[in-house]
Amino acid sequence: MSDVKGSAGLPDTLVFRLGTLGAVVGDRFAERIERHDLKPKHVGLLTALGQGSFASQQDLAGRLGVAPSLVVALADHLETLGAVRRVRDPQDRRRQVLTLTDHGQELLAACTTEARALDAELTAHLGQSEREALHAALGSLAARVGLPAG
Amino acid sequence: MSDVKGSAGLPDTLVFRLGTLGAVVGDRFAERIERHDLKPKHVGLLTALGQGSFASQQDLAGRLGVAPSLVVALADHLETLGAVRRVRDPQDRRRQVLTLTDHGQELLAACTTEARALDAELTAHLGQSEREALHAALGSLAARVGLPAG
DNA sequence: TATTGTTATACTCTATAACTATA
DNA sequence: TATAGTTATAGAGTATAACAATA
Repeated sequence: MSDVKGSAGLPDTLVFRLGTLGAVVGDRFAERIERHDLKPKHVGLLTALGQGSFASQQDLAGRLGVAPSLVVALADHLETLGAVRRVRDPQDRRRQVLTLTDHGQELLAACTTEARALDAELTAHLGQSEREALHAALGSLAARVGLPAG
Repeated sequence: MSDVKGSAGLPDTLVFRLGTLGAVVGDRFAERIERHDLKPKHVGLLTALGQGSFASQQDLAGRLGVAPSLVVALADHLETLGAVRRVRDPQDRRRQVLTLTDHGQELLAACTTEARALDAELTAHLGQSEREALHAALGSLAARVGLPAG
């Protein structure tokens, strides 16, 4: 409408929409998990651990796409909360294997509940078929950019 | 599949997908506009100006959802590049009105081209109807969280 | 006195690089 | 010598608060 050039302007692109929505939705999610003393990156780490175990923290860093030193900081915090445990790999005592504790699983479940509630808020105005199409399309995009499958 | 609890795990939620996709896609976009010496926030400012003018930098800060001091920093950089001009409002000499220069319009157009190219890459595996459904759904979500319409 | 833009300051996040322990 | 984890350091990004000019 406001574009005189006859084709989609920047705000109509997927890139712009995903970027802005990601930021806004991420902030809202951050607010909701604040009471658990968690930030989105912590939840990302918990999620990865919930999907399977990793040989080392460096493995995990690769999966999360962050520097190994950041995994240390995240794991430190999660360990303080009692959400993860570090156990030395007896095969190679340089390695620390991270595992979710029961409390960690509870936290992960609580964050999942928050995310679902936010999902419901965001899509309350959409019909069931639209919701499903959106879900499928985003899953497909995520796979395309190499993000771990849900 | 990997979820034993019988309902969608965190990685399957919209919130998680939008957050991770937003980050990844944002990074890719950032790489592409780096050669113009721009970052996503600069493009957000240019985009806002491209959609209409704002009474003051504080207006702009509200629209972008950032602190006024950040608008100063962004505008400083854009002014150095010759993309925007600051002109004092003669009605109220405290106000600086930002306007896009011709070069600013060119930069905005170049960034739009980059975004469209990225869009095409991301959705190359989707059919036309899927692409349209995705576009519509994201636009609808954006409106729902109060983001400026495209 | 209130408001706009700016500057100064500080804090958060994250990466790079140096260091320690183990291999 | 090479690798995993950690610690130390530094840089980017952004917000808060003080300041100057104008109303």
